[in-house]
Amino acid sequence: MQIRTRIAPSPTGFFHLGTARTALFNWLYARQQQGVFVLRIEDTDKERSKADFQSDIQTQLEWLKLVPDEVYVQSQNQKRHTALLESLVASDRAYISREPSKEDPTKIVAVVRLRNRGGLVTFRDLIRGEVAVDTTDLGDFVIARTMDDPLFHFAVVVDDADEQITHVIRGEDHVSNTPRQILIQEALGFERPIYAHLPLILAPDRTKLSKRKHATSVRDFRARGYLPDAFVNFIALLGWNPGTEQEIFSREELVAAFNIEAIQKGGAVFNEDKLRWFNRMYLNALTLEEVTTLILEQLVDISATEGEKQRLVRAIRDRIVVLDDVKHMIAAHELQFVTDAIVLDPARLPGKQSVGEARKHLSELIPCLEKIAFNSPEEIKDALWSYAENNGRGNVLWPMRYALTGQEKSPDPFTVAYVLGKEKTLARVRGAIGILES
RNA sequence: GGCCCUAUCGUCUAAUGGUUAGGACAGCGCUCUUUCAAGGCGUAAAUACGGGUUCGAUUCCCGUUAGGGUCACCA
Repeated sequence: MQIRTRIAPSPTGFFHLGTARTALFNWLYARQQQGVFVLRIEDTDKERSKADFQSDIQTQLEWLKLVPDEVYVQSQNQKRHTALLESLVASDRAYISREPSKEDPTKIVAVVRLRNRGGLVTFRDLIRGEVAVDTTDLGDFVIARTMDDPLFHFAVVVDDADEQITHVIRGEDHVSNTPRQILIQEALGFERPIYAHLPLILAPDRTKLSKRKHATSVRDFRARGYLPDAFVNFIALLGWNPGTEQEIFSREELVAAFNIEAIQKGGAVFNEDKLRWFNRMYLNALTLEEVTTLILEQLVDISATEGEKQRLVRAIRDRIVVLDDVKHMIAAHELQFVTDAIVLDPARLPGKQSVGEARKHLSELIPCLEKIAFNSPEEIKDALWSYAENNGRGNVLWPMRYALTGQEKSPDPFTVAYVLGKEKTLARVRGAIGILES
């Protein structure tokens, strides 16, 4: 039999980190078992459901490359829900109860309650083993507000059955919900799916991740410049591990190594430092062409020629962890050497040597620089290196780097010269010599 | 509060009766670079507590403590 997994988010907020991980595990399991991964939008809460949120679910799933094989929208199953509600009432497994409304006790409403004989319900969980819960306290719980307005538990059970879901892999917060869903299944005569309840993702203080205090929506991580593969790799290892020391996994490797029964039982703290590390690893693995495209997108606001921007990638690529760091570098003026007229502090320019020595070194660099084409930082380094070696690297390189950038901190002088190009580099070196002469 | 679940370095985790308790991130140190990063090398850091069972417990059992989940006419 083909296995079928699903995620069932409600479109009441932006696609959540926790849902992303649930989606990943469902997707991994489906891919591994040659099964089908289903997305069902649970939009039965008409008040809170919004179209924007619904499209965000699909947008982010695509971004993460966890594209569902089939998509359903719960509200479209309303007739089916009503029909089954009616059959339950007809067979007296459920009944209509006229009682004061919970929200407005002055109003009498007709809710549908399931006849619950109580007792112990046991189910096997792929992650937790046998779970037993006494359902007596639940009483005859409500399964629908009205005959055509079913509640979450009822809709879930019906849709899972209709969509032939074989494995319900979801968050731990549903463990306590499972017995009542089983009760509904039994009343309906449906087959019971296999359950697996994932541990929750926690905030650093070990409490539930809250929207107020933490970034929880996938779109936020995306906006901050995380790479989807890095994000997926990181969340895969939040609560699961391969049993080996491997941490970097391609999608295929993840599918192959994934073992649902090896999933952790306790909640896992979301550690952004580790996510950043993963992102760095994935950034390093990109080709120059790929990383250039991504970095160029971050550079739209700075005033530099296309050529300068292209070359600037060389100075940025190894200095960032997430793409958004480029914006921070801009804000911290770390890239201003490309654009603005730089300001040199004459006292800083020579470094640890005398003004005369610094001026001499800078002058000696000019003929070396004039001879070359500035095709790469390496070419520039080759042209200058022996002179720098012979005269003290720092004595030569510090004035050069400072002359080109006017900054205490910057990329290495060869990369900076490459970014600036031959003309600007020579102009700035000459300018610095002029300052030292005056 | 009732019920359910969980408990190894700060964090993610490996090791299910015998290990110097391993790895990764973060930290710290050194190195490379006369800048800042990145890189390389190294280092510190854990079995929540108390009882059992056992020749021997991180590992099995019980209790305590702590944390989480859930107890809707939300999903």
